[in-house]
Amino acid sequence: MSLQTLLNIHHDISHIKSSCSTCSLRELCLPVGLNEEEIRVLGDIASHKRRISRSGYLYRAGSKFQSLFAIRSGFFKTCILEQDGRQQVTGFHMTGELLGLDAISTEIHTCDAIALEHSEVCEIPFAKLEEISRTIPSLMHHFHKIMSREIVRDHGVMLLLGSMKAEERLATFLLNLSRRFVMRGYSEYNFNLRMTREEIGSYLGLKLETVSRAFSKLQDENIITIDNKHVQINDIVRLKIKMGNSTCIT
Amino acid sequence: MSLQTLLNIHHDISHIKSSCSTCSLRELCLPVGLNEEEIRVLGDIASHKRRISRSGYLYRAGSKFQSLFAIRSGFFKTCILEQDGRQQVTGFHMTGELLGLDAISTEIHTCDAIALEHSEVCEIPFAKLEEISRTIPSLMHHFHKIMSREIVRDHGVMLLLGSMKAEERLATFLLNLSRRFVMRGYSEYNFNLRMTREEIGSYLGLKLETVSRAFSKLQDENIITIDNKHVQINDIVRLKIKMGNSTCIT
DNA sequence: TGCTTCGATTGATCTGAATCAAAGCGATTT
DNA sequence: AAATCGCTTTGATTCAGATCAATCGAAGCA
Repeated sequence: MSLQTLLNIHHDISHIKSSCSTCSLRELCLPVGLNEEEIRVLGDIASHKRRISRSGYLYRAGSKFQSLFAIRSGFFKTCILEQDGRQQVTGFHMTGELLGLDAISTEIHTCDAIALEHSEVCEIPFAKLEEISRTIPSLMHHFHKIMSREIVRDHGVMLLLGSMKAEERLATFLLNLSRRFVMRGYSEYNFNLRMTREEIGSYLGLKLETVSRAFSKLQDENIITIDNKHVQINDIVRLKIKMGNSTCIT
Repeated sequence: MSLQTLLNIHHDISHIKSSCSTCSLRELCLPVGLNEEEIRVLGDIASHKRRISRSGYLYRAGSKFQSLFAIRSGFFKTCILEQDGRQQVTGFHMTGELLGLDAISTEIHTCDAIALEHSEVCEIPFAKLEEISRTIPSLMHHFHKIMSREIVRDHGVMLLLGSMKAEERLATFLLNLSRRFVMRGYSEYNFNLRMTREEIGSYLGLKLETVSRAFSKLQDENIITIDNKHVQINDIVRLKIKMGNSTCIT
């Protein structure tokens, strides 16, 4: 697949929403189709909030699955530690998304969840969720939908990576992030990267040097621009999406 | 990760069960924890059977999601057709597994499901399943568990592939298949590959020549042996799993 | 202010997989 | 039996990405 083609596929990312810094439970739930009653009930059991500072663990691999977490603000990575000590990033999770799904079938967390910046989550005890779902069955149904959607979203991206080159992988990754930012109400093509080149590389199956080179190349080709060079893990990435033959803006 | 390490991880594949050629609904459901009543109810709505011959479509990408399919016998691949016409394999599915999950969040199938050999499936209309779940809520709950388990299983494998070399990818793939065969009651380390080198390569992000070379190398290293050479897509693969320093048998 | 640290960038070299090309085997057809 | 077809294997060459290595910029600290 040519990079051009790749970019064209995603040209539908074109509607801007206002910016928001923290995400209410309502904002998390409405797009999924929960009704007012369901949101109210959910609010009751999900009242407990936790703050995690940068590099802090939300949960660890091997620990018992007890809660799902709705990210109110911040950014997380999930990763597994391999036998040889290397850390493999399995996903990135942003404000407004659900965390903890890795354990849904095993009852045991299969990966670590680590904050990439100061973050705040809303804890949803799974036992309570199941309990309440006995009286409101649709609630669990909605949750399963959210869950499978998030799992499938990632899965789909990963599958396609197999046949791609470094530059295409990075572009796919950025477009995926972009789409998720837009969905959460952030501005269209400008966003901050909270993770390092190494973490991106781990996720995409590339080395950090290769990621860096791919970034440079995408800049040379005017596909992205990066402000604040060298501001570590805080680059502002501005995607210039090209449509057809013309170049459509930042 | 060294290949040796890789193989060690999976040394727990060590219990043999008897062989079975078709899988009853009961066999499919029991391991998941469904009780007799639930199985009976499920049997009522899942009575319709379909036979698909080699290369036949079970469903197509873009079609509306209506049913889940329990594979009673046979072997399927799921794949997506990219813009440029190339076919990307997204998964393999064997007797006793559930098919159709790709559409669970979108209501539209995202990939084609194609039989790799003459196969038989049991159709489970999703609408009926939802209807019945209203009176037996645990049923849908069980199903969601099966679904997330199957999705996560694949997802986990794919994520790890990123950092692996060709030989390791193939070994991981074979071990994954092996484990699934064992779970379904087939003998331990001997099984038939129903897919071509090209399909394996597509799934693993490798070219068919590379897959072929990796097979040869694994043979040279006595890690596998292949009988009936050149019997197309019908190789008998015998895995010799090595544990610790000693070599533990076929 | 200078020193250290962490991450990013860039260059040079090496290597594993893609690519191009040619046989090979088994099954099926004629 | 000969010819064809589909899939696999193997060899030679090329190239993308890994690896090794040096430098740099920004932030934090003594």
